[in-house]
Amino acid sequence: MTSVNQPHDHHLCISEALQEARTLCQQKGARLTYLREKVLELVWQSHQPIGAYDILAELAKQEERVAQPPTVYRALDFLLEQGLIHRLSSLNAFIGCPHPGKKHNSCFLICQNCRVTQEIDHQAINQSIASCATDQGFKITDAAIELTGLCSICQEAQG
Amino acid sequence: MTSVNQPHDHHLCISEALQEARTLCQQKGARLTYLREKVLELVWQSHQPIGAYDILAELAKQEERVAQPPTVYRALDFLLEQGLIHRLSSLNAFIGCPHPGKKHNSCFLICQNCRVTQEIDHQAINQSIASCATDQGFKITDAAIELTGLCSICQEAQG
DNA sequence: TGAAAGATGTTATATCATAACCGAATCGCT
DNA sequence: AGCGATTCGGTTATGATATAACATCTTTCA
Ligand SMILES: [Zn+2]
Ligand SMILES: [Zn+2]
Ligand SMILES: [Zn+2]
Ligand SMILES: [Zn+2]
Repeated sequence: MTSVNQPHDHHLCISEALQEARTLCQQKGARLTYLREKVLELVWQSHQPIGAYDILAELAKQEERVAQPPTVYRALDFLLEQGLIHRLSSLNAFIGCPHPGKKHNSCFLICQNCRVTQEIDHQAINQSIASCATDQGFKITDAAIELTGLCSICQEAQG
Repeated sequence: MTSVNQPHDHHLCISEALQEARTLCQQKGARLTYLREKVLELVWQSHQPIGAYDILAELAKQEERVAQPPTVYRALDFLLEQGLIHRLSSLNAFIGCPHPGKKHNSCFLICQNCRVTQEIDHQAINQSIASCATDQGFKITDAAIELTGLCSICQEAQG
């Protein structure tokens, strides 16, 4: 199991993510239009979260027609609804989900140096969160767990 | 131990928070100016997170001189540095810390109905987060754990 | 083919946050 | 008390993120 902050063939990540998105959308009868797929591809450009306006800027470079913010936000909303991407509220940015279609809980490890962000579905965290909610009689509908720090590679590099 | 979403004498919460802030700032040689204390008091107006511009609006009502955004943000930055308040990135809002000065980890339970937000320092969560980080060789410097849902009272009310 | 629904274009604006510069208040020292 | 250094707050302008509202185009499907 190679991690997102290790060197790897990232084109494979992109093509797999896009293929999986096509399959999932077809199954659900959701319309993965050209624009939505393009935005998804841009989100997957790296394992670093990307902001809506950065996507907008990339679109401006790559497409003839210059898009406006609502265009990008609508595509992002669609991708969020389909579970193809996640939003990181601590960064106001978006990142591709590595296992869409599978029910999961997310915990994000965000490197403050290289910005590479890893999504983890960690059972102990899930259980402790659930027991915390139970303790308080709280019914969770959404959990944002975003851990910022230094990834293993950046720790080595920085001593 | 009465919870923040139970009826209680909230003036006591406010006065205790302000008193504790004065004590802590004095100990640390930090200057809790009139404005900073006023902003802290406004943050403590309720157990619901408050946005910077809502604070600004309250200041405009209560003070002669109308403040500008940087004034509020500077006060908030000070209060954050002193650990007197927390910022909830999923809401772009701020809430008073119920136990400043004590080292702790925070997990926030945010009711999406009444917006009352409870800060918890939950050992099982802390441990699972720590073990997740260890597993990944990740060194955490900051954790944002924000759980949104329905508090016990709002669950009852809504059936 | 044509009505309905859905997607995108377009304009404007709301909301959240900070840069940069300046004068006023406070502090530390003599 | 006097004075230089530092911190605080005022002010203006702008940057960054996100959405409302309405028009137009495209797809669906009866
Ligand atoms: Zn990759
Ligand atoms: Zn890193
Ligand atoms: Zn209270
Ligand atoms: Zn509630």
